[in-house]
Amino acid sequence: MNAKTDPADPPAATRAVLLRAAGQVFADVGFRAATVREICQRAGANVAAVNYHFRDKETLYLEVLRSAMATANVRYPFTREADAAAPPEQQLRGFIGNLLALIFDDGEHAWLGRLVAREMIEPSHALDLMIAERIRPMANQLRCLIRKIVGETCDDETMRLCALSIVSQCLFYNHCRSVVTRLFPEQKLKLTPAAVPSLADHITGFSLAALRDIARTSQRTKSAPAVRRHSLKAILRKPRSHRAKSSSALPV
Amino acid sequence: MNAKTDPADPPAATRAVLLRAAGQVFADVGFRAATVREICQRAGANVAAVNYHFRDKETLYLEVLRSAMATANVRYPFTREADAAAPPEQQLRGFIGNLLALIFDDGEHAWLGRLVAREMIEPSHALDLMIAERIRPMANQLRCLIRKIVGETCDDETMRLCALSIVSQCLFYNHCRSVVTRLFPEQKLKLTPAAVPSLADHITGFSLAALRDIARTSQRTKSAPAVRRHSLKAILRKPRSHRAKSSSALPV
DNA sequence: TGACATGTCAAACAAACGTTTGAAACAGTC
DNA sequence: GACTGTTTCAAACGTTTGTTTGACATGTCA
Repeated sequence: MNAKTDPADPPAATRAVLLRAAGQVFADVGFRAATVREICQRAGANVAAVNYHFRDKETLYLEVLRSAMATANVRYPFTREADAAAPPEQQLRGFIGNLLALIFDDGEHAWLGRLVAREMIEPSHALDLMIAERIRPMANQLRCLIRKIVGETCDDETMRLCALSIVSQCLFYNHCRSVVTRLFPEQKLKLTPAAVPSLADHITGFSLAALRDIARTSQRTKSAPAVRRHSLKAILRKPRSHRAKSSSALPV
Repeated sequence: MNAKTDPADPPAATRAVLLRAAGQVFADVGFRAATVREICQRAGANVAAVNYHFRDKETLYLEVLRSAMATANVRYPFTREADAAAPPEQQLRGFIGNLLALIFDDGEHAWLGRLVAREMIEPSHALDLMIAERIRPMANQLRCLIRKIVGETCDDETMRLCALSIVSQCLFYNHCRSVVTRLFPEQKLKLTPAAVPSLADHITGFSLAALRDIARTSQRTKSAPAVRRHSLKAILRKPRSHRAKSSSALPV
């Protein structure tokens, strides 16, 4: 139980144990509610260990997120050399499955997704680090994938919105897991790692259908790509009494 | 400044002022990090006011969420009598726009969305109340809308996944707003109420394209609706060397 | 062995926390 | 005015917080 009593005790091992324990506690209750006493107790270390190995609680938090990003980048790399030659649709499937695999991790790194979710709702300086080190590279790769799928005629703004639509379907299970499990308690849709393949299939199919539709309409209105929104108007053309004056005039 | 000095002071007005102040503070820093001293200071009340009008800090939190749900249901009703006769596509556009309007509210009730986001990643007893009073009715209405759009041949599980795909694109801006603004700082995509119409147009168009595709494939495989996933396989059929043995064997 | 650096430990620190207390202010009724 | 119930107030309560302290244990090199 005590870190000192561990016979195979490499130097500065308590530092690593503290990092893991802190990651779990921070993910469980958040930065403010987490106490260094509980972190040290889980790590089997003294209360003063945090202030000795790290300067203070906040520095410990930053180090936790820094190491967490490094862990995510090696355990769940968002791109693979081997898939570079695969068709973009299959790469998109890999991208989505990889994102879901991190979110549904129920093993040693299950706390990672929860910690990221907290940081997004209540950003600290660590969020800039996360964005620079992982989120922005992921966004860039996703943009390249979408560009290959929708072609060159699609405007950048639409592409950006599509990228957000795709990742949102994945991150949803990271931020709203509690609601989904309560909304469908008896369902087959168990939010476990086993659900990743079928979920990835759905999100990929859902998104590819939308992307292919956008690719069609953007090719059709190639000369005036900014007015692609008219296609939505066409969809919403109604066979009944209410006639919308413009899409923006629809009930909001 | 002081609640007592307010001339037009109806009885139990401090209670209402406390509720509003508490909602903002809880949304800003979360339940644990929020202090009754700050809440009372913002409300212009004494420190003991919370324990007098409400029993304790936790009861105050529950009352805040209860009144917040009531506010959301009157300010952002997820369904309107007037739209009942409109085509389902237009109703879906209204549903999405309504959800986004709440999320992008930057007025008096801007704290509402943030409070809900916190409750989802760290659920308390209040989450059950939220689900029963608002989320489940919303989910039911969305299911009815999707059913009208995709037809009767689509299986329930696919429909559920589609509903989650649609709401996820909206809630994304509630949970990941900090990331989006940092990722595209100079962009036209400002996350303000003014962005709601165009964003709702995109999400509606994106989702309708996917739903219509699913409606087509589910009609085609009407006799065996459970194997709709094969359509994704067809999409992923690749012209190069790597041949996927099954969709689940794709890189995860 | 002695000196030194590195970790660990129990104990204590001041500050901030939610909550309680008893007096005071207020409004309405007789 | 005297009485009653409601609301507000400054002050204090005990607890928990992050952090510091000085002693102690351990390993290393001369």
